[in-house]
Amino acid sequence: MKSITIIDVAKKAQVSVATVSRVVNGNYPVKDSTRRKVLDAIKELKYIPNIQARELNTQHSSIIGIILPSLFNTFFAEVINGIESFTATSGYSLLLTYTKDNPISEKKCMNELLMRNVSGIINISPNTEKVASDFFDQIAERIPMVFINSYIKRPAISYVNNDERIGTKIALEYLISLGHRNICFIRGDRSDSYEFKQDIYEEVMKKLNNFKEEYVLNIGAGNSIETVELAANKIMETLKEHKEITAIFSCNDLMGIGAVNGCHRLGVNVPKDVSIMGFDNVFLSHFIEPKLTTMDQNMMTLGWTAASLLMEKIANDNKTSRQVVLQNTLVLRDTTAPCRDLKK
Amino acid sequence: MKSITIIDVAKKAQVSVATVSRVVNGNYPVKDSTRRKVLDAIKELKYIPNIQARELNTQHSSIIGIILPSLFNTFFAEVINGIESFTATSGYSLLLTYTKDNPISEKKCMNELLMRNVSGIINISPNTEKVASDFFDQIAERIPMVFINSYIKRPAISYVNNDERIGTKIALEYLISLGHRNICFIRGDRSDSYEFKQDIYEEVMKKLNNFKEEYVLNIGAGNSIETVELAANKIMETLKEHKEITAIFSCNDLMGIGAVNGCHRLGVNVPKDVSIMGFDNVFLSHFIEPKLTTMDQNMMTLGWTAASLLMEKIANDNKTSRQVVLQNTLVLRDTTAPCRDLKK
DNA sequence: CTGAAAGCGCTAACAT
DNA sequence: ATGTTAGCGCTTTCAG
Repeated sequence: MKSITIIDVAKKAQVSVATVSRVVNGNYPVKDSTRRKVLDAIKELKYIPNIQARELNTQHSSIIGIILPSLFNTFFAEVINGIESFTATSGYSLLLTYTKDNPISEKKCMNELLMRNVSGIINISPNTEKVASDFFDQIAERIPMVFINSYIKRPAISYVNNDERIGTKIALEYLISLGHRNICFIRGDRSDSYEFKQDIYEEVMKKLNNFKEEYVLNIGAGNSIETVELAANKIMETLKEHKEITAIFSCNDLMGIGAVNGCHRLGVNVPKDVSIMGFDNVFLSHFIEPKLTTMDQNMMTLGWTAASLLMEKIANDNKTSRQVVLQNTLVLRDTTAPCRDLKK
Repeated sequence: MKSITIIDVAKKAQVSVATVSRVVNGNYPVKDSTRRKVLDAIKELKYIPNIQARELNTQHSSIIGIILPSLFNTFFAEVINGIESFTATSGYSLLLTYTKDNPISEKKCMNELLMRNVSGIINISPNTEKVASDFFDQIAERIPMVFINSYIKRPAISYVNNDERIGTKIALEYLISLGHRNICFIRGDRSDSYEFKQDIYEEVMKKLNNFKEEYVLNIGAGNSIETVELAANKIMETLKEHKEITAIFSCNDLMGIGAVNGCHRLGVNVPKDVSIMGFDNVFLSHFIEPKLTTMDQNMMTLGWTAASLLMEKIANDNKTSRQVVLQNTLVLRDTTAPCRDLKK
């Protein structure tokens, strides 16, 4: 099982290891005939360079670590796609770690990445408590980091955010413009983005003089395989008790889909009886029936921008940080309609 | 930016590097008071061990490489979840690479993993041509590999497969039992699993004396963000020309959902006019309306088993290979019904 | 253009 | 129980 090393190649080609290294990396002049000998030896021995050794030596890794809460919400897949679209040609590869929406696991992920000496870290939708603590602060000094959709600012970190606050406001105001007053709010645990959406929700509802604690529904896991079901159940429960509710704002599309299903099971018509607003515009929001009205987060751009900010940080030796804010756009589809009460 | 090494810790704690290594790894006895000194130094300096150096030394990495075609089909996310459920406690972490359904990129992924000295590789739904060639053969000798849902057998590789052939047969026979005769078949490019499903399809249809080339629909990208749309378009096109078609078999749920949408746009009622059968039982197949009838592949078990086979291989120094076959089960939901022609 | 050799950070004999 | 030291495979001065 002994693997082929640069020494084997050097012997076979009858040159020094330095020369082999040079032809492998193409960073120093090598005579053509020599190069050929080396290349032949490499091919014959099926030599594969050991990146760990190389990177140990150069003190630099070509991996970008990505931390994401889950793979079940394709939101993340779409963001990663954006990241990849930027890094594809850059020689970096992506090490994905995922936290399963669990803060302890998120810490483990960070450590894992640090030990592996990644060149930088992109954290998608980081955990609130952790950001609030200075957990990331120390790390950000050592290693370039960019956060996607995180709202507590740290000087050493770069950010790309959708302005989810404004997005939330627009969404809510749209519902209100349709005549809805009794709007409930579905969220999950712990992510920053839920907190900020909820702030806006409270603000808007209080202005309407209609904020009620019972309308804030926390389903726990917001990005898991069970999210849709959790949301459906919560909505059924809530709608039974609060028949006055005519609209639902969901913090992400998975919850929105759950809400749609919950209504269906209750025999409640969407959008005639109840309007439902999603958030994200995940690709599957077109596919469900009725198609989900939602806020587009443009995940591709989000990912692409994050990657570009990270590259910038890496290039600057982690000296500078920047913040980019993207705007959400409302995507009107089939789950929202004028409030039923208007007809009375 | 110089990072803290084991030497710094040793100096600070006034012990040798070996002692530091011992307390970090906990593999040799260390006096309590010494351990404390070292631990203090580690904490104070914020020392993080360099895994690359460790693994270079031990000639063993704690990474399992995973190759998957895409993240857009949550099939893969669900399989990874299964893998993770096995490895969570084992100290291995997962390096995900994805091929975007592209054979060249798949080769790059393999190489990337090899250079990183991963302990083993799990390849989900590998590329046909590559498997048919002996590309993987040589690699499998050097490094433990397990394939999920691949059908060309190589002695050095372990396999977990759903018996998609039998699954396909059952699905098709179910459609036939509903009276369907004009059944079309949607597939994507290149994955083994499409080939084998198509073989069965041809066999079954020929037995019915009703095999027609035009009923085999290849939409290209089978796991991409566009898959649903591609399938929808293809179905619209096909149904316009072949009004006699009363049932559609789709190689995965994404295509099945696309087929449902295509029918809707055409004003074709599912399942009254046309029955649609999915494959996989991806979690979102419950959420669409009408809910998709499909073949469950039990992705969790698939992933879990793959991980266990890989661990077995690693433990055996890659000497033994095994094959595990899982059975699919038919999940009856709302997209299939008796053939409309029966009523005539 | 090429070779010799130091050293990246760590582990594991081998000594003591 | 602890220290000394030889590498792991590679890159990169420094000489030639």
